[in-house]
Amino acid sequence: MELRHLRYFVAVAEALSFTKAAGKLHTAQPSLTRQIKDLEEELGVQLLNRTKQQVTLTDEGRSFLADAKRVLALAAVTVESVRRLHSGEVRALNVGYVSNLFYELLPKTLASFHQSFPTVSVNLFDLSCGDQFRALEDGKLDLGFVGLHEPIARRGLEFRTIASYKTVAALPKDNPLAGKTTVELKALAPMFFIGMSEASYPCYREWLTKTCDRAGFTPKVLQDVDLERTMIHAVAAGLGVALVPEQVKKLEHENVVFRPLNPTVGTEGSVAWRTENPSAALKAYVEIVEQVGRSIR
Amino acid sequence: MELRHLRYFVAVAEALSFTKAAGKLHTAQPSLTRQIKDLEEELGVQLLNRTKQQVTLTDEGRSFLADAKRVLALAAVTVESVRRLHSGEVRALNVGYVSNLFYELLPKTLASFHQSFPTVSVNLFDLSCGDQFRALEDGKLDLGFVGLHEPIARRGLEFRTIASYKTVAALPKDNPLAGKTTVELKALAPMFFIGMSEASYPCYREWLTKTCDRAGFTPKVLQDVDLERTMIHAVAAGLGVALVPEQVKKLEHENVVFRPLNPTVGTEGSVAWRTENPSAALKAYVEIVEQVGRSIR
DNA sequence: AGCACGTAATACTTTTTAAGTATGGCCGTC
DNA sequence: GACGGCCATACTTAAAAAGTATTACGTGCT
Repeated sequence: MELRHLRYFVAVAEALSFTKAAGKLHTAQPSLTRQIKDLEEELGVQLLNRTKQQVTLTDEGRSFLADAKRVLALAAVTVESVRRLHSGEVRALNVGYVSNLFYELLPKTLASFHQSFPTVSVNLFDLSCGDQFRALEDGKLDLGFVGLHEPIARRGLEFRTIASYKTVAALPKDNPLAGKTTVELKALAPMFFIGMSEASYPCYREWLTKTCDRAGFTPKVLQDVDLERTMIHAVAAGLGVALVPEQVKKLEHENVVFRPLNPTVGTEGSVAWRTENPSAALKAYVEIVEQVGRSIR
Repeated sequence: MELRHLRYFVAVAEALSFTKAAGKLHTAQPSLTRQIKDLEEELGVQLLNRTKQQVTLTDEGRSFLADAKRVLALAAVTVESVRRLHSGEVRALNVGYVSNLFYELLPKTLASFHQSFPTVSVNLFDLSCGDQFRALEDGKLDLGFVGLHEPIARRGLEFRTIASYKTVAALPKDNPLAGKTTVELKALAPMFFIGMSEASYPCYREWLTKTCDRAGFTPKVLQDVDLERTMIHAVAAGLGVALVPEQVKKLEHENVVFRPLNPTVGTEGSVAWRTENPSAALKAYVEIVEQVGRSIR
């Protein structure tokens, strides 16, 4: 299957006529007949009902039409985007962040950056840690604000720790430990944990294991989830407990309580960027972030 | 540009070698050289740095690689999906709903449906009204729970009203009207409104205009937004006021208060499906929904 | 009923394009 | 300095898409 097949099919499906579509595509009608027959054969699915008089979409064709348009649109965006990137067009700074983290650091540094570089526009993307790493490696992101539980080496990426957060325990309201003001880490040993999936938060599991290890037990992880919010919901449902940076408290939930840990455990907030990224704006922004980070600490 | 170009480029970019990629693709190396040169020429962008010794990605190439993979993946999903649809594989019932609406109706009807059709699995999709209409027309959705402010005729879709909600005013906490228990619709005349975009909630603007018209004024709409949540945020920021179904109250916000209107204004909750949809499960589900809807009213 | 017209399919030819083959030049290594 | 690996080029072959002419089938009009 080639994009040509999709282009042809979309034209025919929208015109509901081979002849009209051929006119629009500036090609001959038999070519369309042939290409679309090829497409249907390759898919093993009939997309069009042809009577001698008119063409209609099958159910499959209707669904395929929507999908084909999406593929073509994505392909067009892809081409457009690489051309824009090449032409060096105003080259905005693309910054990713983990929502529910970096509440103060992000607006502060952005304001400061905007003062120094009023012409460089900043695009913000709300992404998970893992998505940010991938986007950085792909060059889709210039800088990522990631919540790192463990310093990890990632090929071609540079890191700078800019903040340190206390880790707190998220407990179901009816958990016996919810009554205390502080939770002994050891006391969590018999409970089930909710973890973060490796795809969305690399090394979370590793960090969790290591942290509990220091308290003298191995955590029993019941389930890995992709979002902090899902985590809180899982805790609320009584599935288990979770260790999260204190910022996550803002995701209030009536059935979840947050309690400081004893001993205290830290979580590092970092920025990451691709080592080879030549952008001057990036370099300047990183400096601002380091500076503001120091002033907060 | 054809998918072939993308396949070839991805292979070369991942192997960082024309020869190795040619091996993997079971084709000759000069073909790759030629096709990728064609691709670069069409894009007007150099994707690869070739020295005699090694191939590396340019910045543009790195970005294009990620995008190309996405296009290929989407194309693969598209093919897979139309094949599955054709093979009639267990044909689940795809149901869309507007989050923050239909809190009770959805679980009740699903439970009842599951009892009657234990073998038919139901896929739920959280979509805006507008997205649901499009998905229904594309055959991606069998049934949509849409919040209709105005009965609209939509080509090929059938509707059934199943619930009626009171409309309330969302006001910034510091708005003078926030102190009253009920808000006169007329009293909103001098204020700015936050509206819903036509793309996400068709006919919202029309309904708003008509509603205010009946109260004797024309609403000044400051901004259209895509999500209820954005709407609440805009209200919280003091940008204006909004008229929303009472269900939206659940999206609590510390700077927003909800007040009943005088005179009361209704909002209809409806289900919609494609008239020609032959699914027996759909037909049964619609009946259940109508029945449960009646019992609630 | 019969004829003109429009539509899609088929048969066949031409053109375009991709694949394949052979080879040359460059660079690093031994 | 000879060898091997790698990419580019030139050229040939094969495939496939486009184009042309025609047929077959309906519909609508007279």
